[in-house]
Amino acid sequence: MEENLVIVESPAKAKTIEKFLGKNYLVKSSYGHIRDLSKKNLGIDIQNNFEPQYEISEDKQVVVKELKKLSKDAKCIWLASDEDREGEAIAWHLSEVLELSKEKTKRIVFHEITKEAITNAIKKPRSIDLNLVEAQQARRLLDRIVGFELSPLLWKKVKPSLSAGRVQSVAVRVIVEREREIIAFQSSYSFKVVGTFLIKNKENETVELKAELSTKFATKEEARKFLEICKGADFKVSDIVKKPAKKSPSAPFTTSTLQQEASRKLGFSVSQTMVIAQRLYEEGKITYMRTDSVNLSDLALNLAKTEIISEFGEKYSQTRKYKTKSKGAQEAHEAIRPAYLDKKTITGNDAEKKLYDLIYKRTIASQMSDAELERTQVTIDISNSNHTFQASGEVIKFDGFLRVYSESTDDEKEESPKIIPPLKVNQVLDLDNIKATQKFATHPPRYTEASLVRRLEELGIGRPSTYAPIISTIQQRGYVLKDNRDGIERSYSNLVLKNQKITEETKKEITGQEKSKLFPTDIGMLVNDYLVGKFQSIMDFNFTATVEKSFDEIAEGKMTWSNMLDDFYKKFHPLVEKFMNVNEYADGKRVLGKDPQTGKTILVRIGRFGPIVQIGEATEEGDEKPKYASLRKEQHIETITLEQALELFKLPREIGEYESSKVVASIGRFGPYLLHNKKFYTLKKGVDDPYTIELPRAIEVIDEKRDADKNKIIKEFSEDSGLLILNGRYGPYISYNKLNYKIPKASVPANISFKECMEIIESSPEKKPSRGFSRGKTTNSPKANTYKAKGSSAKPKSETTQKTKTEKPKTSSTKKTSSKTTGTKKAVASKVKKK
DNA sequence: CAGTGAGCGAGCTTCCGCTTGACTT
Repeated sequence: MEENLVIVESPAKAKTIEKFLGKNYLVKSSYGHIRDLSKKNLGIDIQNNFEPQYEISEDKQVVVKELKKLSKDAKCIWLASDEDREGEAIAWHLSEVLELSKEKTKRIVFHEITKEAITNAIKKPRSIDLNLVEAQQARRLLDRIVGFELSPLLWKKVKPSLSAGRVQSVAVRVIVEREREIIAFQSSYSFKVVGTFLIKNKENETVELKAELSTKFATKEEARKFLEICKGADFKVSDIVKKPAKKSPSAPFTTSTLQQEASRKLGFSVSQTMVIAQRLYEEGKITYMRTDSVNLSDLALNLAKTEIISEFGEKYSQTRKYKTKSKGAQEAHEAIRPAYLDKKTITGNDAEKKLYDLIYKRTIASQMSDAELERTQVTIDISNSNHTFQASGEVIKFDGFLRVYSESTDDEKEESPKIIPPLKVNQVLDLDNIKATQKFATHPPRYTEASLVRRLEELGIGRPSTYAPIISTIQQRGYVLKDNRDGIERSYSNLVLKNQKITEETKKEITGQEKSKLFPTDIGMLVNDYLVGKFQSIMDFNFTATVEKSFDEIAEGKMTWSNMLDDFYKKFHPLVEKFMNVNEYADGKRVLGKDPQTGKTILVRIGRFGPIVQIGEATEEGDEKPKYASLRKEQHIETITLEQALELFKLPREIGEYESSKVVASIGRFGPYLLHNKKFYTLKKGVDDPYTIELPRAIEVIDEKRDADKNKIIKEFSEDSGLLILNGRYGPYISYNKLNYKIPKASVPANISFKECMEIIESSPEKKPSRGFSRGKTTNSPKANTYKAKGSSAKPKSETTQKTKTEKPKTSSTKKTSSKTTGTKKAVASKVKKK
């Protein structure tokens, strides 16, 4: 039995601290919060002064039980959770749940995991700060009230299973508003003029000097006029200005800056970065990865200094302390840095090495000297014009931190600074050519995951531990889609003056290309507009900042938590009640115009399965049912035109009969197809067009596919038509009722018997049936429970009450996973038995 | 892997912040 029990939040932290503290201390972890509001209902007794109903979470039962037992035996319990609102609350919940007496409980905090920091903390214990705990509670309850009152409103007025919340709804708003800016953006252009001059350098070689004209021209005519003037002109250097400049390194990484840089430099998604960083942390290679602090421990500062001096010399070292500037930072940890600064590289997979390298360089660079530069600005006069050319260049005099690391920017087309060849004032320059290029203004950029994180951090919304989950939530709800766009070709013109002759050329460029950008969906825009219109204060970008001020006052003892909540609730709840009872549904309906053929109204709206156009309304005169058509993937309620809508009704198109069944052409989720006798035949892009294809060609397509399918089947079974051995993209496989199974390497595909197939199916790992129907991508969900498809796909519960002997390779100890997934497995197994 | 736009209508969905596994291809 140990005398001292120390409880921290993370098991990896526990391991390190235990080493520092020695034998008399047992260090355990709570794995974050151990209690939360009841999930079944609101979890708050509003009438009873907002009394919270806390429950020990299902997955924390085991930990709590263990901690309870250990704390009974220990003489002293040290609660060492983080020194911030959440950490204080964790400590308090622990003391409540473990029924710790005041006498044997001590609260300690440290901001860095070093031996010194921890032994110092042990010397200065305090008691739990109840004000801070109440501030956390207010935060928790407010979030619950907002989330659990707004979401049901959306279920009723928009669509089931939607969600809203203080953080996620504002995140969606950021993206929706950017999209609207882009939609409203009017592309304009101007002509940028660049002169190329030929200059002899010291070695007497001819080098080019490019200089840009100080003005841009609005029209081609103006640009041409200018070039005409230049025809006989002289070009003379009128001014050379040299200025020293400095560049300083960026601060060490926080969660958000790490996510941004890993995205720009390594192309990692936000969640990828976090998964890799977690692994590095668990292996003791970096410090904690969820932090908003830029602070480095003295130990780290000293190590960095030693390392820099031995590697680059004294001149390169400059010890710096950084201050956090982001809103609402709580600074419970250090910045993200290598645990051991003398380790330049690590073992691990490629991604781990790359991320570590990034962290290592950023940390080291942050402790290095400024880079010293010399910027040169050259002005070139034109003999018969008042315009001037400007050339600027940059020379690095001393590289300083740039030797190790330079931060990337989101701006893709940044030109690297040029070196200016030696020039003298009044020197006359030899003109090679002048080029006037048509440049189009670009719309504001769409957000990437990482730039959204940066924006949220600026707004003080969300915390390091939630940035990645926020991004996956708004995608899972279907508010936002991470997507690529091909871009379209656009032509632009160039005027070139060379050898006293002006020529015009038309060139092509691809514009509007997007990769892994966040696009709002129709439902995202709809929900956003609904909430912005009705709950302005919560949807305000400053809402979080405002309530944070109140939480701070609660933490300082200047405000009572329940009063704060009461004030909020009194204003908020009646609004929810009002809109709940008003008979109005939000379907984003927009009238496009009249159908030229029937004169009926054409409108777009959100339907059960996504956005649709329809001709006629149920309420309109006439007895016919409205005609419907789904919008295509890249069309939106907000932007579709009447012409585009009419186009949609041309499909599905009946093109004739074959083998006494109808042949129909249309476009589905995966592009154009033919439907014949309940079978689908894909129409290849660029080969066949569903709008124009005729019967003879359609028959060809069908026959071709049949031929291919014949070769696909290796073996059929008379015992069960649902069972097939097929030849697929990756070689032969077994298909049984639409689920696929691997064939063991030893067997010959054509010789496998029915019995053997069934054995393979039964012994293979569980399958999730692929689901259909939703128009968006099937979510790439990190959480398993998002796979509960509604309505369609597998129906595990209803038909699988009978028990079957399904051997699982591992005896699963965790209840949760088995109950969740065995349903589908049993469904397969029970069907086997019936036969 | 793909069409639908209704239907009886029970019972379900949901928040933000702390943490780590448990799965699968």
